[in-house]
Amino acid sequence: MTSLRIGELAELTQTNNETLRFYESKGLLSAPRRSASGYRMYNQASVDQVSFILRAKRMGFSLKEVGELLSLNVEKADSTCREVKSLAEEKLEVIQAKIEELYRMRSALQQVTDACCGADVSAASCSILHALESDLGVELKNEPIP
Amino acid sequence: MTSLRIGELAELTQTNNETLRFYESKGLLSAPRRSASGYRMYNQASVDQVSFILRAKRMGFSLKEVGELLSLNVEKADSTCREVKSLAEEKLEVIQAKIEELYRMRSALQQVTDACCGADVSAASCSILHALESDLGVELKNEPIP
DNA sequence: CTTGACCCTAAAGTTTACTATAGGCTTTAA
DNA sequence: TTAAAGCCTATAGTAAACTTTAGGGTCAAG
Repeated sequence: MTSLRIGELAELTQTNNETLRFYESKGLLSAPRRSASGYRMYNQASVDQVSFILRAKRMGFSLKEVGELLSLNVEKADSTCREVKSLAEEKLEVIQAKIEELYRMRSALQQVTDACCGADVSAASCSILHALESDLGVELKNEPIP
Repeated sequence: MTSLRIGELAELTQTNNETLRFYESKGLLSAPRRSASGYRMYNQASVDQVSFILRAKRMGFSLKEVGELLSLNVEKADSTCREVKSLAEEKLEVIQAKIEELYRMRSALQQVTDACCGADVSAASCSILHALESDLGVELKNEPIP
């Protein structure tokens, strides 16, 4: 049972038929073989490819960027290892930068929730809000601007 | 010189006038005071607020989510510490999940670029491409979070 | 006092990433 | 054999997040 119809692939990957056809139309998902009656017949590689697309998307890569990641594959005949590696490393740097920025956000937010009483009282003097003022650089005072 | 016109704020924050007015219209950026002639006059707090919006956006938060983060601020008079803390913790979980998924992507990509020769030869048999073709998806799924 | 760089609003247009609709074949189970 | 469920293409519609356009005021320099 190496063959999946579109609905089965959609369920496996938690998307839907329309999105899969859309990805195919955008060149992100390679066109699978067709059954005699024209049905798309997918395989394990398709599952992996869709998983990759969805994961990259959750990471904040646009479909265009996902396409670039995938193009490492498609254009291999015309590319050198050096070019491929350099593109991969470029994406690695983007990922690294995202991680670091998320770290900064996390530790600021964490510090702040740790300090919050969390009680069922007015937040007017909540430590989270005080901390956001200073640590996160968010304007918090509801004063009219001078 | 605590006052900035829209163009100056745009340059400082690396956006543009239209985007700033758009954020204001969406309630993300508080409406600043106006000059006698109707010009928007911003201050340092505006700079911080725009920076926060852009940072959160780079992290993959939608403008709606950014609005929720900012609402920790605006509605403090109406909220309890419990509510504020719970919203902050919810956002922390989202951030944590993003970090973990980025980790998985990074180590898969890293592993693969490490194995690539990077030489100036055809990529037809490049280890990166082989990895993408066959088992990158599986590796990513099964990898423990560092 | 006019010219050019800025600013204003309102509204329409664009891009990205889907999502839905219409109309029509295919497969499977009763 | 027929009815539901699933698939097909093509095209239109939607939501988010801007971006552009149109038509007009403002202000400092020359």
